[in-house]
Amino acid sequence: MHVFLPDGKRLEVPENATGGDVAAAIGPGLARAALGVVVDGRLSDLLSEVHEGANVNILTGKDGEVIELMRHTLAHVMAQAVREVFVEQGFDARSVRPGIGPVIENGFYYDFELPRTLTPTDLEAIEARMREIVSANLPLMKFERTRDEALSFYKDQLNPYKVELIEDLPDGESITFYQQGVDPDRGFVDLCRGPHVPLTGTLPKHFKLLSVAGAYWRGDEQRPMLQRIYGAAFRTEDELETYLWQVEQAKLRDHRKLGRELDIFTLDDEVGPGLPLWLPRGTVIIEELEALAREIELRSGYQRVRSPHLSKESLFLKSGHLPYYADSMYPPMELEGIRYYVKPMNCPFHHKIFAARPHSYRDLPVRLAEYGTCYRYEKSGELFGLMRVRSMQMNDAHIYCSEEQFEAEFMRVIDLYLEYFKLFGIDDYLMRLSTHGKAGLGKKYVDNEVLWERTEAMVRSAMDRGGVPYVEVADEAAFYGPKIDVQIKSAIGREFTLATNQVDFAVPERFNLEYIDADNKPRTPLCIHRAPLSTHERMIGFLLEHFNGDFPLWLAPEQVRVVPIADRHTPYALSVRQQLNDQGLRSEVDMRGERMNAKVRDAELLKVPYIVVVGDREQESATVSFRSRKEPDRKAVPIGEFSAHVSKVAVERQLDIEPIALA
RNA sequence: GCCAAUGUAGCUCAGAGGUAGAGCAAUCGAUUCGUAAUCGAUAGGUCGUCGGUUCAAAUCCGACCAUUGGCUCCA
Repeated sequence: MHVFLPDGKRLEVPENATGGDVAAAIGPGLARAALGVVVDGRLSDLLSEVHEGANVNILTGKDGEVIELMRHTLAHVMAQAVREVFVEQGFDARSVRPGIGPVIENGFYYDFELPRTLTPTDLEAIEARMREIVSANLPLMKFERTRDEALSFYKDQLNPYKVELIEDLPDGESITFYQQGVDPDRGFVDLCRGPHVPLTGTLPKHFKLLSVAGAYWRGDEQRPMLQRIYGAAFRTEDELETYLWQVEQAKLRDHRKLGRELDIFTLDDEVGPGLPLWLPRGTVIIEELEALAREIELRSGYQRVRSPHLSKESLFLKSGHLPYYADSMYPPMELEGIRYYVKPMNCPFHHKIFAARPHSYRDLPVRLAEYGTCYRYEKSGELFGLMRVRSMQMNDAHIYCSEEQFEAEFMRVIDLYLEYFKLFGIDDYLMRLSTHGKAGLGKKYVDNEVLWERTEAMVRSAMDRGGVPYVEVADEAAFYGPKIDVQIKSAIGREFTLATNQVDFAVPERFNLEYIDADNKPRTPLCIHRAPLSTHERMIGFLLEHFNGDFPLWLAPEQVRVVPIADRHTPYALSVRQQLNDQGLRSEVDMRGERMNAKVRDAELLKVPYIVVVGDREQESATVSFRSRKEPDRKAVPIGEFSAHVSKVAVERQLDIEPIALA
């Protein structure tokens, strides 16, 4: 048979040739350097056969893709090391039961059922053993087994996980194994579809086991919890060091750390988990966000409403929340025989507000906005600083519209997201369209397939026409309709949903919402739930990390810090502050008996955007000297000019400070 | 919720059966200083909570609470 090389050359190779055979046919030097192969654009390994007429590209250590193979093989090496370490401690080899061990973004992991829990010291021992296995330069072999052979192999090993994996393989799929080491009793054999490097000696030394964590078998909390070991691996020392450094740097941006250092929020044991307290500086930020949203919504035809924090059980039964969301709601309180729930969402109230007055088609769309605080009983392990809390202020609104208006309204909401994102300089995000899954109809989702299909088509069409890029994920919709989420990553790499925009074609009907159409017939409106600024908790958590605490002027809790050089300058400093306050700016004077240097430093640590220094010279000339992120040392700027400039930057919500032009 | 680790002063951390420590922050005093830490003094803690072991527990054991890292879920 023959294959084609990247230069188009045709190469004759024996029947059933592997990637390794192809490399050998090209030349002995390449055969020695080869680590993997790309066959018809797909990553494969030297142990796997290539097919007749394949386009083959041999990979060596110079090719970036080989790290995939290396990470995968390292996962197997780790499994071998874990088994050897446990056997050495007197455990039966069969008590170490590997689950799955895939490649991930910066390395790999492997899940195991083990006879005891792992400790950090175990990681050191396992890593040391891994290095020995790498040094031993064990060859890897690939072989195929029948389903029965494969099953009996793992039944002998007492490994139910691999048995389950094999049972789930579709008929006709070949069942392949990789073995490292010639003697399977001393090496390691694993069910695996590959690909792998040919020798453990080709693996880089630049790996590090990072952590142990519990992980449910197949991610299902009903199933056993295995122990997962995470490792990072790179081709070069530099890459590994850079990665570990980035992890450290990311920790410095963590909103929980910044929130404490900048006096933004606090969590108190006696108040309760996931119930943040907003300190004065944090409250400023929330209120600036609210002011922004109010302003924009006023321009966009929204009306503000208000609703209570709790209601009778019947409201949530009607909305459908209780059957679907009871687990994440605070339990009811009973008064005079009636059960009340604290609200997990504002929508039922807004539906009731819509229903409180008759509506004509001429009124639509009706847009009701409220930054209502909701309470959800998130599972304890899921709480995370401000990003995942139990009390949250939703940047909420519900838009009631006709089907004809839907697409335009939906796009207006998407445009709103984009307007906000531009204002905050957010450009690293992913829009995700979540659609229903057929299997969930009647359980996870409202049972009306026709409506689902129709609404999903409307959303797709709105997104396509607006030219907004998005990815589609099946089976992740809300129970009442499809949704668009905006996904972002926190500083430490955790993913969160920021904005959300959900279509609701089901609940308005349950609430008998209607408007009188032009033909004098009642019709049910569609409802769009939207939260472009997410919850204010999460938004601020995100913004803290996004700006690393260096907020744009309009959001900065304190905009100008005035530093008098000596006590005799305090009255002038106070008068400067007064002039700034009169312009609507947030300013404080540092009157401590500290040296100016210390005051400047403390203001820098609090990331105050403008630090004004006043002494004799400023006092005599009614000027200020200051520093900002863009201007390290500006001298003698007339006070009026300074305050006018700063308030302009704040009022216009400029993302960056712009230096004051020289007069 | 599950698995694991952690919990000492406002913050960052040391102490590992025998009278609770440091730096920063705070308070007081001195200093009045020109762009990232002035000097000195003082005060501050039932060592997460409750129980157990012990002559003696921050330290050992147990339960609970909280936080952190994951799993799962979501704004």
